Amino acid sequence: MDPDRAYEWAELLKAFAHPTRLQILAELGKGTRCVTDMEDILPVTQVNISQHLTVLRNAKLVDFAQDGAVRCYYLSRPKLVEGVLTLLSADHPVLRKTKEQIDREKARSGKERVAVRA
Amino acid sequence: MDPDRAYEWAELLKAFAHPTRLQILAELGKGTRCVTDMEDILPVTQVNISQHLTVLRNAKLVDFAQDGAVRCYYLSRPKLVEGVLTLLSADHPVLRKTKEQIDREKARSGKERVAVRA
DNA sequence: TTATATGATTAGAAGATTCTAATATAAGAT
DNA sequence: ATCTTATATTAGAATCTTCTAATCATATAA
Repeated sequence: MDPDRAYEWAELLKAFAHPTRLQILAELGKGTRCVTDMEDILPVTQVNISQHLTVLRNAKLVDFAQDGAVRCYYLSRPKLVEGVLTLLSADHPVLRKTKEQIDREKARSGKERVAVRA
Repeated sequence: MDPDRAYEWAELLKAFAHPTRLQILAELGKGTRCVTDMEDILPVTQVNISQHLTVLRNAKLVDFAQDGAVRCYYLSRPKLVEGVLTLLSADHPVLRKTKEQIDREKARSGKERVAVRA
């Protein structure tokens, strides 16, 4: 993976990587919400929600449309956000491999390579 | 989203959210690697690689099998890791909505709800 | 058993993130 | 005009993360 892409992706993932921000994203997955809607749901201050929304906005994960004094926030990349949340909610059993399994895997991929050549 | 889950997922995403760790994960996606293999690829010190591997290990994203003095690292949740990398590499155009679009969306979902009741 | 290779740990400085308190801004209501 | 409602900004303390330097541990080779 090239380092620029790694850096860029890490920045994006950092925006996801906070409990409050994940909850905001999940809520916006259900539909447009304004800041006071989120205040009703999340146990954090208005100021803090605004700050997290700024982080999400900088990451281009959310944006808003102004409606009078109210800002209607929405997901600007819903497929990305929903994809991440779906992946996280799936069950991913933790594998364990022995040295022997790894050796066998290497042997197998070696054979395949030979087979392709032959 | 319940707060415990949000916290847990945020912890997991933090493990992903570093350029060097993403590069390690991408490399392990290609197959088992030991620490010196990674030293050859990444422009960081052995110590730093070990530290990042510890973070990844604590997040249960990688594990290793010992082979003499060498540790063969592998992805312990390859579907999860590859899923995240695949999502990130896909193109996700950034949407923009006007207040009017949002109003129309709300009207539509309202109608749907009424239709179900009728 | 001494040397070499592989990899981990620890301490601490530097930097980034997060939260709170105070304040600001802008729209709509009175 | 003033008040209220909705939301953002700023400053700074507290905390967390990351990197470097030094050191340790273990396995194998000489």
